[in-house]
Formats: sequence, C-alpha cells, structure tokens
Amino acid sequence: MSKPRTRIQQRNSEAILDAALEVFSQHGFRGATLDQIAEVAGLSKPNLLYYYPSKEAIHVALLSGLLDTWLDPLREMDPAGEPVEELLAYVRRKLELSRDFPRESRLFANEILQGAPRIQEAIEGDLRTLVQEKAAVLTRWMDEGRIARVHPVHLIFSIWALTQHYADFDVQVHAVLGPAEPDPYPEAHLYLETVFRRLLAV
Amino acid sequence: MSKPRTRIQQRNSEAILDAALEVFSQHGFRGATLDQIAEVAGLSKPNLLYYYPSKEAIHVALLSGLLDTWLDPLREMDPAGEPVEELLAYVRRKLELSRDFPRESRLFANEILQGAPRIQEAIEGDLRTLVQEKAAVLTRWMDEGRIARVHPVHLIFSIWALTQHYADFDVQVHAVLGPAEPDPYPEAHLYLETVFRRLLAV
DNA sequence: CCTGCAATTGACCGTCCGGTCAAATATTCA
DNA sequence: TGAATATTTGACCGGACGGTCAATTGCAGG
Repeated sequence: MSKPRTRIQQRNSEAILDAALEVFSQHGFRGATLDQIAEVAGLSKPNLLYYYPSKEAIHVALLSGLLDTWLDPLREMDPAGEPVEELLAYVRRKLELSRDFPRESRLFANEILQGAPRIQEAIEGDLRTLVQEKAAVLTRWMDEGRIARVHPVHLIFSIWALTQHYADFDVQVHAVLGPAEPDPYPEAHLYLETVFRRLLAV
Repeated sequence: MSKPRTRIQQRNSEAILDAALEVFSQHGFRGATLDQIAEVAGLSKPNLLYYYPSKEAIHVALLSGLLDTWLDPLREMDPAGEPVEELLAYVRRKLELSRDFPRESRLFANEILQGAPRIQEAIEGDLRTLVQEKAAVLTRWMDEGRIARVHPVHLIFSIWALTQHYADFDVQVHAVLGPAEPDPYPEAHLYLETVFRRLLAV
C-alpha cells in the first residue's frame, strides 16, 4: 500500500482505517457510507478522499492485511510439535484474536457473507493452500496414532466456527448469558479446550 | 402479519419475501435496495410498496417468522428422551436447516452482525428464555451422569456455531474443499456426530 | 354490458451517496 | 521571511435511493 511519509499522513490514514473498520464491520461494504466513516474519523469527507482515492480503496486496504493476520495462528502450528498441544494452542490463539479484534472478525464475516467478492482469489489461493498443507500435517499425526482420526479440514473449519462465533455473534452471546456474565471468554476457553481434548484423544 | 386474501396477493407477497430474502441475506439491510428486490421479484418498485408499506416492513416481515423457525429444532429437544441421542438429533436438524435454508441463516447472521437492531428484544426474551430452559435440562442430565459435564450454554453456542458455519461461510467452505467436493454436508454430519459423541461420552 | 375495486405503473420528489474541484489554510524549508 | 508544498474544506455534480401519486389497466360480480 501507500507508505505514509509525514506524521500527519501517518495519523490520519490510521484514523481513517480505524473508523472504516468500525463502520464496515457493522454495516458491510454497501451499507457503509463515506460520511459515516469521515465522522467517526473526525475528518471531512473530501479529506478522506485525499488519503484514499475511493471507498473501495479503503475497503481493500483493510482487507489486504487482514487475511494474513487471520491465518498467522494457523501458520504457527508446528508440524514438529506435540499434536494435541499444537492444536489447543491454535484454538487459544484464534480465540484471543476474536476477543482482541472482534471488528476485524466481523469485517471478514461480512465479506464472506456477501460472497467474498474482494478476496475470493485470496481464499481460493493462499487460504486454501495453507489449509491443505496443515490438513496434511493433521493427517500424518492421525496416521501416526497421535490424535484421533477425523476429517482434518472439517476439524479446521470447526476451530474457525467455534472461535469466530464469539466475535461475530457477540450480541447474541451476551444477550443469552445475560449481564451477570460480561466476559464469556474464560468459560469459552475452558469449554473449547474440553471439546478438542476429548475429540482428539486417542 | 397481513393475511393475503386473493391468489394474486398470495403469489406476489410470497415472491416479494423470497426476493427480499435473496437480497437482504447477501447485502444486509442497508446494502439492499428496493429496485434490486423488485427486479428479483419480477415486479415494479411501486408495486412492491403496494404490498408492503416500506423497505423496513419487508425486512421485519422476514425476520418475524425466522426466529421461531430457527429455534424450533431446539424446542423439539425432549427432556424425557435419551440425552446423547436428543442432542445429536438437534445437531442434525440444525445442520439440515443450514443446508436447506442457507439464505435464512445468512439473513440472521447479517442481523446479528449489525448488532441485532430489529430483533434484540426477541433475542433477550424468547431466545434467552428457551436457551436457559434447555440449559437446565442439560444440567440435569449432567447431574444424573448421563452426559459429561460441560458448560451447557456454551454447548448450545457450539452447536449453533458449527452448524451455521456451513451456511454462513459457504463460500469459504467450498473454496477450501475445492470443486471436487461439491456437497460438504455428508462429511460435516459425520464430523459433528463424532465431535459431540466424544464430548458428551461419560 | 357496466360498475367498482384490485393491481400496476410511469413520472416524479427530496434526500443521500460517492466523488470532484477550486480555493483556502497550514506546514515545511531555503 | 517567503515561496513551495502539503493539507483541509465548502460547494457542488450526477446518479441512486426510498417513497409518493395520479392515472391506467385488469378483473370479478351483477
């Protein structure tokens, strides 16, 4: 992307991306407006377009870094490590991502819900490749009898689904648990650890 | 809602709701346009507004019936039944809902992602009540030693997350599995059955 | 056939949207 | 300081949006 030179450029383009993340993640691409983003960022609309040439450019700038960040925890899963602990560490890292970056998770969810028009090639490329690669590792672990045999790709899907649920359906989670339980993550962590320990035990 | 009297009203208001489901589920409320819905429905825009007074009214009409349909499988979970089989039956019914009504699932996901502005009270009311009620049943089963002890509400969350993932993230699922595996549901069913059998085994 | 109501639509309205532009203001640096 | 450059903005544009309305067409029953 564009490299901000001055401090003002640095500060403003960051403020824009942060505001855009806020708005895009809540309303999706078409539902978000430049005026909204400008207001959240504390800038005028023409000033937004001084830093980014179009609404789409802002969206692309947000998405471009996102997929890598999102997949990093999976990349860190070490083929040479202890299988169950590696998988549980992945679950934990992914859950922390949901807790600490829920807007990013919702931005991604919105993009996928809308058919992934802007990151389809990345999904069919990098993401698919990485998943297939890690699925091969999982299969090897199963062949070696170190974890139970299940469909490796669906195993990865289930980690995504379970962890992202707490970010994407945050409103529902809090509504069901009630105001007495303001932070569901400690319980979620315990629960998910149980789920995958029992699933993978040989 | 309004009771359609004539066959024409029946046919058209159904066509409108079907078209609106298509468009809303893909673009969210703000991202959808009446012209788009009208085109999909094969009607003129003023004709849409002859059957429904506003864009919001269409959206509300769609959502009003949805939550009940969505929760029905959970309601059917029989407190007098065999615990593991009841839970697995719930998982299966929920997964079939994802397979057969993916647009409804995405509509719901969109609404929650956007903060559930139009169904928050229903979520904090009916949905919360039902979940708490069924969580009590699960807790009783755990007390009786008929299923393993885990957090009952998170158990329900995990069923939602795992089953809805296949509808909401459909694009990603197919991209990762590739064109060789056009229908992920048989494998998903097997996988989820394994997950919950192992999780709940005493 | 006619009457009366149901259904449909072209034309239109005010507003909002993404984006442009020229002018004004701040900042940098020789 | 002053010239050059970076930043900011009010005013505006064309098109799309949600919604209205008067007028037309379709249709059922007497």
